[in-house]
Amino acid sequence: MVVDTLSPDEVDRLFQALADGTRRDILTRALTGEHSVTALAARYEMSFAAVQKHVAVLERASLIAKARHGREQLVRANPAAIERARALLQSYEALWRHRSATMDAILAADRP
Amino acid sequence: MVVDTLSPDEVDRLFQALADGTRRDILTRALTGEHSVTALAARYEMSFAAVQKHVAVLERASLIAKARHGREQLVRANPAAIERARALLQSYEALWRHRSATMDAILAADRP
DNA sequence: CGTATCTACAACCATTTGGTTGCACGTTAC
DNA sequence: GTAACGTGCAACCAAATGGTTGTAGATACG
Repeated sequence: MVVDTLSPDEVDRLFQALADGTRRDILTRALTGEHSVTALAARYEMSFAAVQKHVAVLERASLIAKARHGREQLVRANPAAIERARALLQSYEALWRHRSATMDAILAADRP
Repeated sequence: MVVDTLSPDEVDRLFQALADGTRRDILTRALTGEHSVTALAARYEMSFAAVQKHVAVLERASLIAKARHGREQLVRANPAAIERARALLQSYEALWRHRSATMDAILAADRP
């Protein structure tokens, strides 16, 4: 509920990570189960390194986390980050409904 | 109904547009009132052309719309686009909850 | 042991992004 | 009519992005 203090950079990384179809697809798979990086990479036409970079972007945005399991790195989603993004958008809508300036979780995030 | 037909490209543009602090700031201003492009540009350090480009990015993402009013172009927010993005994130969370429910069911089935 | 597998990362390349300046054009004001 | 204003757009530039190949370090397997 509380849109806790997300720095503008964190918000940037969140939405930036979501602005790519391959990354959204990886996120979907991570939401429904755990997969190793190679298992994920096998699903796409691009190279393993490319998928690895996408996973890194999602990780920097805190949308996923990796857990070592032997020689594999298991990717699992972090629904809390998605919830933060959703709450942020919801606060934009609230801003619209109120149309008066005192409701600013986002402003707090954008103006430190 | 909720996750209506948004093409991947449209989703890309949506999140891409949101992945910049200046654009989010412009969006909040547009949500709370109408402003001309020059009025918006006056708020930021960057050049008018730079702000104009940000406005164009928001417009391509359907997050705002412009309406000519004499020689000015008035910028107003389109909350429906924000709602689409929010619903999209919510569907991701639903995916997660479904997975959790499935795992609960499996665990319950495993219990003797 | 040696070998195959999984991951990480560097170097490189093409395209996009976010910024600049300058110019053109329609509209308003004097 | 001329001057000022608001906008759109092109050309340019540095940095970031999304992809590639290649190399190297751990870890599992036969």
